[in-house]
Amino acid sequence: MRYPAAETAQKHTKALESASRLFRERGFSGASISEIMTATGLTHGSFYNHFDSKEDLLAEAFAHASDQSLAALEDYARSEEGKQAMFRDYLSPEHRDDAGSGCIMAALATDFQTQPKTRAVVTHHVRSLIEKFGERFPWSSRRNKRKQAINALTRMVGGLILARVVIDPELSSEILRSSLDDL
Amino acid sequence: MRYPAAETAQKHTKALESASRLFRERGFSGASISEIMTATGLTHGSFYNHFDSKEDLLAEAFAHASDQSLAALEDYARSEEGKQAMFRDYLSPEHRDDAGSGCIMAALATDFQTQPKTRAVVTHHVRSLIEKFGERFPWSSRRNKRKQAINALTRMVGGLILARVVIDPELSSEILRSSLDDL
DNA sequence: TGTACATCAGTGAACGCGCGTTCACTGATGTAC
DNA sequence: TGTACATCAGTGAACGCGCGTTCACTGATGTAC
Repeated sequence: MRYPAAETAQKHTKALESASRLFRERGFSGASISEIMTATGLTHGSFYNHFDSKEDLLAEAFAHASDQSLAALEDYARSEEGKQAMFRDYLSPEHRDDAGSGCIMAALATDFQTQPKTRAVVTHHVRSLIEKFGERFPWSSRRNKRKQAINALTRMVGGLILARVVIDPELSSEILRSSLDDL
Repeated sequence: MRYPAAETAQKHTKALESASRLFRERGFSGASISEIMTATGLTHGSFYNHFDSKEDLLAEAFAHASDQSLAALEDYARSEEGKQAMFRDYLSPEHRDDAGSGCIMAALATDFQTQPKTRAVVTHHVRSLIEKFGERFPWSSRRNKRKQAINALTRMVGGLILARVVIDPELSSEILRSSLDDL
């Protein structure tokens, strides 16, 4: 049966949030459409009323998570302290252990390689992150701030990914601490 | 029919090489057992004469690639020049565009998350890499060489992964150059 | 050294399952008049 | 404002496909004597 337009929009958003959480937790192929729709409170049959394909869902869920993470950057003060706080949160054991609500880049990086539609959205997100980093936070040299922003980003992502892949808790913590120390 | 033991061992190694190449190119779930065995010159039916499961193959293929990449480190001179050459090769456009024969960590990082057996092998590899980096190459401070080795590793992996995920060639090159500049 | 037989890698058909996707149907919503 | 009807989100069964895995069979290899 037909539903009020406002309810439908809410369900759509909820589907995006279930999807981006489950994709981050289990990877793109590890989370099925059925699981995602069940987590949304619906059955799998209504999926195609909201999205054209699973790949389209990935692109849209990424864009949604991207908006949220750029908005979250606003919570950090425009100062050296704010920048350090962001690094500490990103390279924290809590973030490492909670991929489902964490950075979608670090969680799905290698899944994007074969998804052209999503890579375009990811590219836009990376570009926005670099610009926002460069503008928002103080860097040691004005001329090099873009380069420093890029390098901070690659080190955060690389550090988190390596800390997650390593199964030994001590080595994992060492990687987090080490990455953080040098930022 | 039965085959000479030496031939069987060769086929086993060839299967590991097909697997690690195809996994790196298309991801763990993107490369099927049939494809891998066909690339090895066999049919899918003989797979289980060599491996217990697809997950076991991943762990064994990773270990094989790990040995190769640690051996490849020996080709770089024990000097600042050798270290820089390694960084340049790793963060080169050629490496970015040829995942199939490149770093298996960067290509499969997020696929490992849900594979406990493989994560153990990956952990051992990361530990070896850190140790080898620290010992083999000169670092600015003797006390901090382990930390510097870890940070070099995370930046290489993070830089390569981000350069690969971004679809715009200019931004991708900028990420590679930027990562390299600061190492 | 020769013979008899157990071993086992490889083949290709088959199995069972879960996945992404489609579809006929339902019935409240939204719209045209 | 009331009525008639088109719209469309949701349901659950069904489809088709490819996947990982199993299996009966083959026949040269390796081994026991």
